[in-house]
Amino acid sequence: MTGSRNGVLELAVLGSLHENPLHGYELRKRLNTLLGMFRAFSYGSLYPCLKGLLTDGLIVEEEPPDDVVLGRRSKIVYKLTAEGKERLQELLTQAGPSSWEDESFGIHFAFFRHTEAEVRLRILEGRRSRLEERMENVRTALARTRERLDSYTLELQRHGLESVEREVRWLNELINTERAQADKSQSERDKRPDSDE
Amino acid sequence: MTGSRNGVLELAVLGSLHENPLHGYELRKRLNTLLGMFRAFSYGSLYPCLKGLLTDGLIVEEEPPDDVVLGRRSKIVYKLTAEGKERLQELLTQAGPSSWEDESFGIHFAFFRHTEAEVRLRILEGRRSRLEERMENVRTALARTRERLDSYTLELQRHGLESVEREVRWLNELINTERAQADKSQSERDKRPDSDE
DNA sequence: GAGCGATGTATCGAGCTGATACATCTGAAG
DNA sequence: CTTCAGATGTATCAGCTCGATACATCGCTC
Repeated sequence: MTGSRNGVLELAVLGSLHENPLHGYELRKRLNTLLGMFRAFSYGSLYPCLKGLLTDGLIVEEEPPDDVVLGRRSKIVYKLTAEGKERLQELLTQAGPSSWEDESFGIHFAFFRHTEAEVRLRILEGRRSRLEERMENVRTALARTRERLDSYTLELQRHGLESVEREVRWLNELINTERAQADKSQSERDKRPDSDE
Repeated sequence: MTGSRNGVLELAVLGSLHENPLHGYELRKRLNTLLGMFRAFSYGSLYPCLKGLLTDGLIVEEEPPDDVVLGRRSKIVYKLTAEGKERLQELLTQAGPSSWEDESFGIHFAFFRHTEAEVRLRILEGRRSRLEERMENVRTALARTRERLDSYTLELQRHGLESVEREVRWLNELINTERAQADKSQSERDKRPDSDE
């Protein structure tokens, strides 16, 4: 482990490259599409990250097919190595503050398809507590504030709180769905312990 | 103008100090309460900003009342100078990208009480176009994506888009309210051009 | 055959975050 | 009365990220 990279970015890159090899420009567009309204990565962080992953042997430059060998070297396509896949699995297994903070939750969620059900649940619940904790802080800070706030400030607070409450409800739905699925597949296993399909 | 400070932070600090003098710690808490769920400033940006404002003469350290003179020097209370107030007015008059981006919109909104009606409208409309533009980008990027996305990614997109749509509706309401008030006070002025009460 | 916008790699200065250090004040527990 | 914990308070730093910028190539049109 040479470089101590940004975690979030590392997951984003490894996760994207796992689906199929990409070059920098493409990678950036894809990530920013994937994350939609949540986040945008810049080259200033992407390229250093790729460089670090290269030196750590988690990714390699892909050889172009033989017939294009003629000195052309414009795109640099990266793909995962075995170590890279291992590292990705490791990252996908972690559920901790670094997976439910604002900047990172979106990435982790976007790769839920590759994440174990139990880890998914812990991340969703962690995110929910994080938001609830934040609301609690705001509410008590607000209550301690002596001076009345003007109507614009109040409206801003109200809107902010409402947005977060909505996200919590969204998380609740997701958590319920996850639990239902877990129960279902559990009882499937109970009913017919060794048949599949 | 010695330092080219961060604009947003500058507005935040000058605006807060305009309401009443504060010291660093208090200033930070107040700002983070004010902005609720939107933003949090750190000391690493606050103190350098205060330093810059000091050297530019926009704020000064307030003298403690005489009876506490005895060498005690723990708190450093800052207050606006005349130049600082002028600069604040200037910042409050500007409506531009720097007032409707994610990081800055909240601050500008929080000080709308001190902002002219016309500027308020332009900022709200600018914010709205910004969000609509972003949604447009995401939608076309999504349409261009060949490969179908898995259900988690889709759900993330859906949630993100919905959140932004909600914010646009919120902005619409605010804009309507502002317009109605502007019309009302306009017709007041028309009806009785020189009476006040 | 030249002009142009999209594609593509890469770097840099400015500025922010999160951590950390350190001092003081207050109140509660022993 | 002392001591200890936690809030208050000022301040800095390494590491990282953003936004701008530079520069080259590709494919397209006029």
